[in-house]
Amino acid sequence: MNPYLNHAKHLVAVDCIIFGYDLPDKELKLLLLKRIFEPARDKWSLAGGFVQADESLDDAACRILRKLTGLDSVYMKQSYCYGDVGRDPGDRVISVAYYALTSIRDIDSDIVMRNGVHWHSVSRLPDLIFDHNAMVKKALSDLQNDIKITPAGFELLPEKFTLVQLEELYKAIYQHDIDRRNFRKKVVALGILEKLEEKETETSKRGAYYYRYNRETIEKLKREGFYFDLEVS
Amino acid sequence: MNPYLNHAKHLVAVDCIIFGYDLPDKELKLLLLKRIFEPARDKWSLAGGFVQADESLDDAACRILRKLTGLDSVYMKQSYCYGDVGRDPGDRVISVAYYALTSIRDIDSDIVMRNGVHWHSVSRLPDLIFDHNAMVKKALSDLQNDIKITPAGFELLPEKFTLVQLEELYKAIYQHDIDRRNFRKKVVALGILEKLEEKETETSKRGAYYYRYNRETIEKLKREGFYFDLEVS
DNA sequence: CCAAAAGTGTTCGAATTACACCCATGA
DNA sequence: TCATGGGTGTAATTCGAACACTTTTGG
Repeated sequence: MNPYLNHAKHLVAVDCIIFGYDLPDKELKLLLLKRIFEPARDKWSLAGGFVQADESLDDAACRILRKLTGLDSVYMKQSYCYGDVGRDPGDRVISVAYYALTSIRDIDSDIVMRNGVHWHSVSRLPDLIFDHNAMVKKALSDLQNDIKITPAGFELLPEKFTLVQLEELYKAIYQHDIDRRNFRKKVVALGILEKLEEKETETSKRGAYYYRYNRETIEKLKREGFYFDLEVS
Repeated sequence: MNPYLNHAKHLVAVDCIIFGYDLPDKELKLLLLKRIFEPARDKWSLAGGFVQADESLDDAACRILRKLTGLDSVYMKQSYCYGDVGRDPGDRVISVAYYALTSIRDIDSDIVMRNGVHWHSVSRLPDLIFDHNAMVKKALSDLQNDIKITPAGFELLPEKFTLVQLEELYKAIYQHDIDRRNFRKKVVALGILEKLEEKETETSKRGAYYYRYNRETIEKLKREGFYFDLEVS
């Protein structure tokens, strides 16, 4: 007898918590879309989709993200698997949550329009369907922890950024103020930032130096067991 | 049209990484069982089972643990969801890994016998089926992180334990030595331990005081936003 | 010259580390 | 009395937190 027979099979979905950082607004945002079918039609929802037969969970997450944003190769990470029986009133669905980090301006605005999606500030989220609010809460907490020990936060910024922008990003993610001087000391001490000649002069007369971070250096350090530490108060 | 139709359904399993602490041996152990069906018959495997139609993931994990150990209400935590297409050669199975913490002597040895299970030292594990070695590795890493910020480690000890035993436990989990004096200072400073009159006199002539920890105190502190910190070097 | 944002150092206290000797007891 | 394991304290250092003024420049 085949031990794989006679067991229930389940719909398995992937839901993506897509974080984007709005540089001008200095706000961490979330890409949401209006659900176009019942149950809960017209309520806000995370981007989700069902896992296909020949597709890994990671692949499914990438596919869903690509379909909605046009983006490939963004930072993605599995957050948690949600499997309560009644969590989706439409049917029993087990859902694996992934979170993605992207800079908002990376997203093709045509695609954004066409899918009826919208960026919402994480600090003023609407009610989402099912357990999606809990998913966001957990993913944000994961993100807050991840950026302490990996350079994931940088994924939310464009290639070139100023230290002020980096600081504002961390404030937006932690949702509290941080000390500018201590933050700069710590982030510079990491040794992964490269100061450019160029300045950003839109937001101030004086201008702020652009920095970029070197992915190769980071990869090298990670291979050497480098422990990134950017805990902030 | 029903949006839930026409999607692939999947076998979903739960695999339990059951950690136990062997007090006399001072070793962190893992409950493994010999697989009794193909594929990979007779290879060592984690305790697993399929999620039923009317059962949450957490419930499935509890059921599997109970069946194998007779234990209810042990510390369990979801670790990660594994969903690569070819991970189980028998069929496409998506597997949610949970880890459990228990003191070895809590387990009904009849049940252990009957199920042909065996405790293995985590530092000398055999080859496991499929991706189970990776699951263990990830779960151990999760555990190492968890015991820094929650009192989960205590779940691996009996009700009464000595500070020496607690220290040996942490050594076994981190798989490196720690400084006895610094560890004791830190763990006592947490204020969650109660020193008993009684001494443990089996292993030394002098005897070591038993301690126990007060679950109620911990619950209260957790509600107050208490941050347990037992990072050790 | 002034408003607005960028940039910079120091001091203090707390926490972590490193480290070695005395104690109690049963055999 | 001695071998065995239990128990303790201190000094040095590092790390994190708090805190305010100077610089630049365009308008």
